[in-house]
Amino acid sequence: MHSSSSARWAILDKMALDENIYNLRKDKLRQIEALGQFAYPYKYEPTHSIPEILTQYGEKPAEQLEANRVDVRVAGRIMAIRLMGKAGFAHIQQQGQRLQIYVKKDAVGDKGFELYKLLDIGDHVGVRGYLFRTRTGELSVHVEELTFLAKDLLPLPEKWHGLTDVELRYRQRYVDLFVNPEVRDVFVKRSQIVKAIRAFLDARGFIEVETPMMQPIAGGAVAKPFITHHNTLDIDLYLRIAPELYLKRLIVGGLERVYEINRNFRNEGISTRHNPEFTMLEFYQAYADYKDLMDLTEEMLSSVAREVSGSAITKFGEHEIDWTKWERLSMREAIIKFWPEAAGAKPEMSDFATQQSMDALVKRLNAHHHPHMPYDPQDPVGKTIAAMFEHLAEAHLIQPTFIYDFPLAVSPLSKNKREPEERAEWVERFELYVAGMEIANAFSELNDPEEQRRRFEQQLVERARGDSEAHQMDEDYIRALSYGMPPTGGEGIGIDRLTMLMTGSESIRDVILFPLLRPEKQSVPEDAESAEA
RNA sequence: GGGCGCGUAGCUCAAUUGGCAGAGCAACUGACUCUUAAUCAGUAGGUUGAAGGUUCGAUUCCUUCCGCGCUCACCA
Repeated sequence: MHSSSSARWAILDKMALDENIYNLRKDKLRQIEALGQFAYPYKYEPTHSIPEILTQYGEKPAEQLEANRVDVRVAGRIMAIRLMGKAGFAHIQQQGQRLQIYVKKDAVGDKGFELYKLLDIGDHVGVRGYLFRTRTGELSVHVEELTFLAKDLLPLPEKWHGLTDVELRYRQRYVDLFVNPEVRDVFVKRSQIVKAIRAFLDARGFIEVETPMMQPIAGGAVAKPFITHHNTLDIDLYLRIAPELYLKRLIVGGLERVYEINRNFRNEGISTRHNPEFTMLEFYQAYADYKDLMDLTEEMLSSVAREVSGSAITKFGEHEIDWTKWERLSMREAIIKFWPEAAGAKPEMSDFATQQSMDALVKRLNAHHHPHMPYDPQDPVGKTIAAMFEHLAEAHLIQPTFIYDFPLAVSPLSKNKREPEERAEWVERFELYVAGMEIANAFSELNDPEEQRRRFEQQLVERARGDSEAHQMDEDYIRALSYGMPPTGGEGIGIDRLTMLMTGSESIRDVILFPLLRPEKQSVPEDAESAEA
């Protein structure tokens, strides 16, 4: 325990570090070297992985293994170890799966057994030997040669309860991943989901592209951006809140089917459903409208669910989500459907038409229904309708449900409805809700550059009114539209939330490997600090 | 940001009305050549998140702060 090492401990101080254990294990490592092993060897050549051994020999009866001896070399991390005098058992783990090894002094020799006695839970080893079944029938490796591969200098979580401290799990995901197999499973599944989506879109002629993460104007969504700075150009840039406007520029450029799966950054709250950086799929298809996208979405998500879960039904909390049963409701229909009885007669479609009728509707609702929906009479009618929908309906939308036809006031990038009587106030847009969560947002893309300019100008008015999230003017985007964009449908799907639904994870932090946390305090003792200052 | 809850050994948790801070696992020493939560014997491990207050006495009660979780708001 030299004082010079104290800085090294500082950051690990609170995080399950026992300096004594660390030093004891370093000493064991020296003893292992003294036995002729490398402390940090360069490679090991296994003949099988543990999962391979389990699938190939997991069912083989003991007699067969005896009759045709199977020699293997296999490596893994020790997850359990039992020593009994001159023999012992251990379980080694690879890819979340465990295999038992049997180490007998007679079989591995004095030095081999000395090494075995110096091993700790968490160490990496390679073993050469043959497969057999123990008296209880467990497939095991009868070890003839033990090779040390790497030492775990830090103690692992207690073996019954494992790593349960939620903060530690997120901070030390590297431990979480090998200690909790179900955590590993979630991230393997996440990878399969993304892979399945790519395969689905690739098969339909989409090409995958990458567009700027750092943008001079944070557009394509309504959200607060992160700001960063480029030194040489001496300009502020925004981390993108959406790739939308760039992807549509590509549609103008003739890349008729494009998609991007990548990170968005929004400088907003953190919750079980929100991480400041999150992954979105956005895809755009020329010559398609929003109805086409609903069909495509149904097809895509039901096939992804089937591929990844082996079933179109996934469990999420209390709910069973059936990815083959889709509902479609207009936003106004949803408000009517979930209108609370206490608030009197259900609204008529005409109630959504004017400022006065909406005002009356909100007052009737808030007079009888708690909690009150937030309401600013100065807001455009459309904004109030959208707020009412979220207030009344969102939480009820458990099975996959498309909510379509949004107010123009909350949709600066969507195309007006084609029906003449609704053109002025409504747009062709839908959102997909599952388990009360919004997981997709799509529309027939507005491709009239002059209408787009008017929409941006309206957003600037909202901005002046104090809505800091209202969309900024993007002249280059209008210029791009002015070159002519074909009719196009575009959609964004939240990959993190989709993964939550398909893996039964009720927090977004359980599907993001390293969710944003407050930085760890570096707890250096105060007197040590002042002594060195 | 608001509300609720939690913080005790490396880990998971106890501690009676406010009365000597404990257990299991992990660690260390010893025994044990088919164990699997191995077993048996022994040893060590603590500024009870921090500071202050009440009290003869605080892990326990009060205040403030710090950290974390849940939840509401904002949002996808």
